Amino acid sequence: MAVTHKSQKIARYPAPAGGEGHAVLIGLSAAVVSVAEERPRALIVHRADTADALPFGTFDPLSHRTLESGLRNWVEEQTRLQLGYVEQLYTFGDRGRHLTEPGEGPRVLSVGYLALTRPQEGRGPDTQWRDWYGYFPWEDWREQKPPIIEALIVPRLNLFATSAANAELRERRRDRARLCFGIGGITWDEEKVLERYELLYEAGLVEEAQRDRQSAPPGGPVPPLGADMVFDHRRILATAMGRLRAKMKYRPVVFELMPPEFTLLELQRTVEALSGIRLHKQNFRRLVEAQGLVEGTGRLSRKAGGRPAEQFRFRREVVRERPAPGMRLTPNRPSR
Amino acid sequence: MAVTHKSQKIARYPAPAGGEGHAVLIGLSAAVVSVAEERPRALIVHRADTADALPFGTFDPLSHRTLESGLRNWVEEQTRLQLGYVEQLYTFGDRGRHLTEPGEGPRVLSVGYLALTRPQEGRGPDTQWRDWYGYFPWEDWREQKPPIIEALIVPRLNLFATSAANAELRERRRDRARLCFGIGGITWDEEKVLERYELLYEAGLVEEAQRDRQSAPPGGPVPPLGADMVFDHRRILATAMGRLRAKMKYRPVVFELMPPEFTLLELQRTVEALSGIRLHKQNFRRLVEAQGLVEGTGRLSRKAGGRPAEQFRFRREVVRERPAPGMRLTPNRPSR
DNA sequence: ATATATATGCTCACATAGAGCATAATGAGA
DNA sequence: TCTCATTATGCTCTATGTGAGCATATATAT
Repeated sequence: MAVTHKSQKIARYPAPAGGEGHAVLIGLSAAVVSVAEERPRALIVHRADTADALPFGTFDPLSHRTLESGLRNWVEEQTRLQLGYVEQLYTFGDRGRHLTEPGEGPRVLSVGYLALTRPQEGRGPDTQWRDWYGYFPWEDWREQKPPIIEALIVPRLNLFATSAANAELRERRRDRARLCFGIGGITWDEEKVLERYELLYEAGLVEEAQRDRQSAPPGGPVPPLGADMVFDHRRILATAMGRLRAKMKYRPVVFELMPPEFTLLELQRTVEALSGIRLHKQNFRRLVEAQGLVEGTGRLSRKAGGRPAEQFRFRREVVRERPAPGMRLTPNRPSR
Repeated sequence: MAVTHKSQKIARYPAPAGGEGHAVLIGLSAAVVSVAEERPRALIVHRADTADALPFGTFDPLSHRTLESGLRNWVEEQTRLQLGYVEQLYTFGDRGRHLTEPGEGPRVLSVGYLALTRPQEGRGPDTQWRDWYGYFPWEDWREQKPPIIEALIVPRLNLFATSAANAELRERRRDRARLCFGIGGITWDEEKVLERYELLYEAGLVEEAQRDRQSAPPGGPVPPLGADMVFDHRRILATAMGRLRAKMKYRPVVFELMPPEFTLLELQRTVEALSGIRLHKQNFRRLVEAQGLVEGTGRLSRKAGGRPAEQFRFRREVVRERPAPGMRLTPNRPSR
């Protein structure tokens, strides 16, 4: 039976002004994340003489049916790792923003992805798991407020604000610094990973900025502020961290990183590792159990000293019962 | 002063296997949204004989410095409209997913954007504001549950589930239908706009699916389920709606759509129009005021009959005070 | 036995959310 | 002028959720 179309004439994509499209390469990069030993790790491809890289490749319009399948191909080839959960993050395309050398090679767009996997799975040559806080040392507030913030970041951001051309811009920069780094009464928002990285980039405080602009920030060169990465990979990793930290709160994505059975403390440590903040133990378990995210297995774990903990498993059914199951994070701020 | 780089050797983007990249066009499309007379509207470009389109164009690597500036150029040229708030949504690239005819023309990636603007601003030729519920009639729950859901969508989704090849797939399809359309005790989640559209697409119930697959859905051809659009534009609009409905709750984006002064009821009507659900009036104002999102101007409005309402304005400072100001929506379900 | 861990149960104060009643201030007719 | 209908706004009451911390239980290591 024939189907009638309201529009018989199918619209065509117009070619851009300058003819049939100057060459554009599409980069596909993945922040592949895992948590082991209470550290969130990203899968890093390291080759001699270059900075660290995320697994990446270019989109091939002939062999890749979708962007995501292209990405999976590249990552699996480079890392010998089967990806489970994969989510598109953002497409970056700014000229001169650590993609290629100015005036060299074709224009590159970069599509960033987040992938989650359980620890200990196989790895390819040149790949290794690296603690993501090595790239973002200001993001880990579990033990204490990272000293680098007061010691280096805040004064440099002040210089950056002061160096602004006019009063309005100066104010805006101050505001951004306050909001991003929780200065002056503002509470730390662990989700703003990308905003913080972008601010540091604009202030010229991360190495990539100097690579792109060839000029030193106000106040002169800085000691390295976290390890840098090739291209825009640190930007993509920042996007991934922010997205994951936010998403954990309303979707049960953490369980992609957990083994089939785990104790509630192990779960909590994983969440803490990712979010970079400490949580209140009793309230955490109350929350997780009340939301129906987990169910006890009856079995006990005695990996840690002390009273053995019950083991739990993820209740896949939640997804079918409640529209947005996740875990709200409740930071632990003791009165003293 | 020279800056030392850890990596002197800059990594290069590898060309894809098949040589220096087969032609890929980058489409840039924007869902430009506005609210007038309690209806959310998208800016539509309509040309004779084709279905409706969003303003769009292709990315030009030579003249466009960023993806967003390319988008702004195209939209402003086509609609004579200055865009304010613009946000990238998603990059689609599935082969055969209403981008080009199979086997024809270059491969197209499509980057979708959301833009917000106040009503009544100038328009170009062939463009007009259209109620977005014309494309998604099942999304407007303000007056009542849209009858089309029970009358058409639910039975057809049942057929779609039944026609599955095996029991597991059947169950998954049923679950998706239940979650998406709030069947059987599950409450309607107004944010799942894209999920619903994708389900209808997979079930073959929206026109685009037939365009792409050239086959009728289980149960035979369907009467039109909302107006269709060219390419993947309805998919982009669905993404925009979902994103906006979600974002309203934690960022003060609604104010991009409001005039400088407004009454609280006008604000509420705008939020309701976008979210497609009715809110509890007293609680809405309590929330908005408690969050410090608005401040009274002292002036009164008597546009509506009844007691005159105070006019309010958006307090831009909130953004600087609280990390994530927004509006939680409190649906109104009276007991009787 | 004692110290030290961790697990788990429970409480209490306080904030927020959902519902609805009551009152205030208008303009439009009767 | 009085009575409605209509919108605005104030306030209450209850249920639920959240932040913090005390208390107890059950391990292992001396």
